[in-house]
Amino acid sequence: MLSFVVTALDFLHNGLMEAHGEAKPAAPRTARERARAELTAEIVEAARARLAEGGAIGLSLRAVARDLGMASSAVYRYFPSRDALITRLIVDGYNSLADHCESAMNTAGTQGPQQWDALAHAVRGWAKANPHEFALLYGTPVPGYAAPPDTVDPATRIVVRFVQMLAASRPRSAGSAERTVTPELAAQFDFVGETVGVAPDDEAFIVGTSVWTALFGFVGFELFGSWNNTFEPADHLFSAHVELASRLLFEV
Amino acid sequence: MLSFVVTALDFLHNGLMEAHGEAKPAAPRTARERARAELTAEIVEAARARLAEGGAIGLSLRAVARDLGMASSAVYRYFPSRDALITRLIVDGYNSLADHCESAMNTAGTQGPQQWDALAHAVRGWAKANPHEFALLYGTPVPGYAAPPDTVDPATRIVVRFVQMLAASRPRSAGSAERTVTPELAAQFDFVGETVGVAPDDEAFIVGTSVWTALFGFVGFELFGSWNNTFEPADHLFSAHVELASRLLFEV
DNA sequence: TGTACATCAGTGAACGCGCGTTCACTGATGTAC
DNA sequence: TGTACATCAGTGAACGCGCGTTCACTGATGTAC
Repeated sequence: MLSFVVTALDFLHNGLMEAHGEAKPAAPRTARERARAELTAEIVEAARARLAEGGAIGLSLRAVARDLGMASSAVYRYFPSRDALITRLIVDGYNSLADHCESAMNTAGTQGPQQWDALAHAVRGWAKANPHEFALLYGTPVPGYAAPPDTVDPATRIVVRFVQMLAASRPRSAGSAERTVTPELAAQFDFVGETVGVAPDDEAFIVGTSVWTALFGFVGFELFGSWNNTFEPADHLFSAHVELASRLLFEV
Repeated sequence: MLSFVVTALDFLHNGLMEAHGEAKPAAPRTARERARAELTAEIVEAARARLAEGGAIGLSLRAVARDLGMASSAVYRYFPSRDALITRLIVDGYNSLADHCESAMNTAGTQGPQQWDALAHAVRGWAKANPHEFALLYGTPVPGYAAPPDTVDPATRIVVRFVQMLAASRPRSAGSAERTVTPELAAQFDFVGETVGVAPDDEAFIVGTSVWTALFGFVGFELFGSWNNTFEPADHLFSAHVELASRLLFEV
């Protein structure tokens, strides 16, 4: 998020990142650096393609190296381990989804219902176009793989956007001492709100999280085959769900 | 479903099943048959335990055989392939979940809201108690594994119960020529209704499927770690969601 | 009840495969003087 | 601008591992007479 600021602060940012061990060179100048950047991208691309067959678990360094026509050991010049490659795919996936959704929302206008409609269809559209990446992000976790903290921020981007939308539509009324949820839940809502920097109404939070789980639950059902033979295709049902959600979110 | 009828027709049923290659002997009498039944159960149990580590993909015949102290080739006397073992785990999983939910609903009474409350909490409770089985049933499909038709009926049991509840609460009004959804969606609703043998109202169908996806989406999020650091524990949020769903389902 | 034969459970070795990762190496590219 | 050295990319072989499945075999259990 705030990518325009990051661009302006690129130099400082990269300096900090390198200090943390994340090599992300600003601009490759030497031939070596250019070649390195290109091959890294090619490896990631080949891995993404591999994902399409065998899923996240079938993703093997050797297969990726084979597809690129290089020795399997060469990949280790670019990624220290298989897990690092997976992490990269996860980060890229979250960013790809967030980019897709944000641009859809931005062209949809500033009205809440329109933004929601755009967001929901963008999530589903992206997931259907990239089913294995969706599974990597929101499906069964890869056994033995522990997501590093680097994945948190990209994963949060889309949620932040949604919570902002919630708050814009139904902010908590001023001077609200009384809450409508249990103290434990209120504290969790507050934490999320503070992290994002907004404060939606309690009811909006409940409806919002419910609608959010329904959205991802729907897409998961559709991709993982949970309603084969019933809602195939699921387009009309999905639209009905989005409409229902819209009523819940915006017609208080 | 219709297990009482099946029980009455057990003899015929098993005869038919055997004709289809599904060996399910009625009552083991000889020592060999008893031993076979026991060992089959032990293999399934060991496989279920294996599931807990490594997930569905990590499940290997060799590991199961190792845990039981037998040669890996011996397992082939009981299951013709690894996929057959997985199928068995899936079928057992669906049945286990359905049993758990049905008994919870049956003790909850006949009122819709009570039944829904029991069902929702039963689904989540079962999933938290059996996270890897949940992942096997509703998570990312196992790559290379194609679920045979045998898994359909067990998978349907719990859905049938839910749709029956929907219909009992909000049946389609008699003489209903006019539908409130697109023809395509109406046809899909009709197909589901006819399969189950009931006819819920169109709006009930929309709300019901939405609530259903929200329920499984919620549990998926919780088990797969999608809202680590936010709703941990998620008990209060879940209860709020169940309440919201109850209002949508029963307060028309 | 006893014997001869058929059926079945379980063994251990083997086939052929793929995997992640390491390591010593070569040759090319970059850099300091 | 030219040379000497350091850095890095990529190779191919190897280690050690696990997997699903097959197969000829042995010994125990069941069955027909």
